[in-house]
Amino acid sequence: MTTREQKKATIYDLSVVSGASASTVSAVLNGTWRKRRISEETADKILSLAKEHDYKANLQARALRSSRSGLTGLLLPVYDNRFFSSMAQTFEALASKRGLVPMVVSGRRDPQEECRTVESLIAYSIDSLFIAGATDPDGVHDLCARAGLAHVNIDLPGSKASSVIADNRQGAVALTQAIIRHAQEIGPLGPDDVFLFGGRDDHASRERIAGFHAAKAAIFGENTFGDIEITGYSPGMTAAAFERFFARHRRLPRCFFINSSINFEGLLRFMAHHPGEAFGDIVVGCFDYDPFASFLPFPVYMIRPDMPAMLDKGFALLDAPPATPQLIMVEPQLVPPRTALEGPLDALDDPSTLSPGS
Amino acid sequence: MTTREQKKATIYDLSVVSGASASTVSAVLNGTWRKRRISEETADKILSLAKEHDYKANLQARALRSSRSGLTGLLLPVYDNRFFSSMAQTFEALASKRGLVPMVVSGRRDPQEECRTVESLIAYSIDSLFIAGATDPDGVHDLCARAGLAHVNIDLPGSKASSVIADNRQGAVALTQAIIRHAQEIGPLGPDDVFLFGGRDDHASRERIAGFHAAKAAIFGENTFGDIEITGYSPGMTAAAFERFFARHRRLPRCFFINSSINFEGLLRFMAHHPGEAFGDIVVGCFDYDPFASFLPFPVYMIRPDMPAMLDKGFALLDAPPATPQLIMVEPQLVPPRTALEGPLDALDDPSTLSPGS
DNA sequence: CAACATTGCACAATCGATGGTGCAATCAAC
DNA sequence: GTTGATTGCACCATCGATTGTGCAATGTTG
Repeated sequence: MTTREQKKATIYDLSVVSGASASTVSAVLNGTWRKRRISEETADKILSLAKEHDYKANLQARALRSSRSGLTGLLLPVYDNRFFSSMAQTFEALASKRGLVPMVVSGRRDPQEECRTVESLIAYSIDSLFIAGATDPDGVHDLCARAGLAHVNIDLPGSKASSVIADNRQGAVALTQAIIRHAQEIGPLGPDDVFLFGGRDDHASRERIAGFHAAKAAIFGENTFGDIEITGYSPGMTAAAFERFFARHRRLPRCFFINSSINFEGLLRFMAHHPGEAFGDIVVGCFDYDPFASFLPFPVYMIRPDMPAMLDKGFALLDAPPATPQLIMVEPQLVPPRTALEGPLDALDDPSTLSPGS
Repeated sequence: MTTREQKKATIYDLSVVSGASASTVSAVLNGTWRKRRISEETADKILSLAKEHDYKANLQARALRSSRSGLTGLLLPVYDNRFFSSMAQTFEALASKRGLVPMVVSGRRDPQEECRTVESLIAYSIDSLFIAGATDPDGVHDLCARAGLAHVNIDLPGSKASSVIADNRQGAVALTQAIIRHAQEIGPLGPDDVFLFGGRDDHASRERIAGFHAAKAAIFGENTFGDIEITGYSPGMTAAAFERFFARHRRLPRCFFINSSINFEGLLRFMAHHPGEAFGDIVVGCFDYDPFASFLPFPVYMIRPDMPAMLDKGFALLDAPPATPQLIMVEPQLVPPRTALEGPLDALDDPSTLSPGS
């Protein structure tokens, strides 16, 4: 293994060995050589020399000169969650299909962090940005606008840029209906048995809450109040909310809607602190998808957004920017209990499967 | 909102408005101005002008000139999994604490994809690379070595570069002991009741299998064979393995070890296809951590690696590269059933919690 | 006040690519 | 054989920063 840790070859190196000028080498290597009327012979020679010297373009230099970096960013609140990690996975696949290199970053649900993070992406001259679940989409928008950076909101809409979101209200209606019907089959159910936990003061939560209330009203024939508990996207705060409920009623609600899998983790923590209790009679809806949650010892209905469709529409918006900001809704999917859906990982064959183990 | 979409300010713009030269502006803005004997007065003026004009350095240009990009990469096999997404989350936090911008990418367990992906990182002149769960760590190492790129392996060791890994063998022993003891409390158990599913022909799997066999031998006093089923890291293949087992024995093993949460998803799929069956008497160990898995209707023991410790040691190795490749082991944690651990998200306060809902 | 040291900054090359422009050599046409 | 078109490429400025070097102005010393 001759570890020739030579400094990386540049077009100037190739220009020397090929006898052509640097601009000719550049044109050949970036594919514009026909337009520049470089002879096929010269091109072939340079290409083979490039292969021989393991030439790789310095993309920083290219980006600096051409002001197109080939980078596309995705701003997430957090990675550590099935919803966003699946978004990252799908984003990466779609980006590389388009010849772009993805930069995924997280803003940790902190408006200042979000802006700092986006600024660093801008400093690296990314070409486009997907904004997912930002606490302050319009603040991020302003940064992008100032930098002339194309961007779309994903999953959480902003008022100033185009957005692709799941149809939260319709999904919430479907989810609420599903859990109420399931609970009604177990036994009689009143509106006071149906609650919602989680969420914050953002568009998605508001829509879901509206859908939740609409579905309840349609089934029970009356509007209900005091049946939601806002906890933010925090497992700890959600667990505390369940503790409070439990302290007051000595049980959990028969039937409840949880705003996201992060909040769902709060339910799990609550349960971990009540090892003796049985929670076999509850019916839960979760506006999010985690395959493990589907197999818990009580029925869990979930909503899974159609991530490939959402991101595809996002890329389409960037390709052909509409004159005015568009709001595109994508139908999410209702996942009944005990269902293990396929995910982005299933696109990957694992070839090692064929090799013998130890 | 005066959307002044002016082209971004450069040191030349500031040089004009300040009356100083571009090199002076540069020195002031990158902090080397004392060394260059720029007067404090000049520095102050330039700094305030920079703020006024919202100057942000073009990091591509800086990287090109100084050949230090400020980027650090993390190569994952996949995002869509608690183990790796938690790694990404922690990595980002540690990187930004060090003033670096993280670039997280996935190689999808395909050696060619891995190399392509790493090549694109190299083309953007990243300063360092963390290689996690690469199918071919040494192939990636060669790419890095040729580019003179500092790198460490995380979680899966390579022979040619330093590695920080979980102590797989010790963890597997602890996990195997835990599930066998639990199953023994339910009823008498023989070595033929204890199986292992998942994994592939990599270092981690081999170590885990060795630990599994060692623990079994220690408890049952004999070596056992034919008790492992290699499935690769694929939910589908793992589900198929359970189907085969079930077809032969009309039940699942009383007690089994699953190599990762991805394989665990295979178990869930299997269960989804057997809705009538009860699997209440099984005891499962999973060499991975997913909070949801902990609350399934059968006991699940899990192993969680100490991600912050592992990544910290990784950064330390990059800061002070040892003369010869080191292998550093970090003890993982055994997580009993029905335990909801805190994760990286708990470091985030969710301030919106205080705001009223809709 | 001459000689020298120090202060404060400007100049210009450079990183590795891109792309507009210009020019010699070849070719075709009359 | 002159003119004009075409081919094939080289030259050079440029993107926005960093950094080694040089030099005038000021300060210090005797």
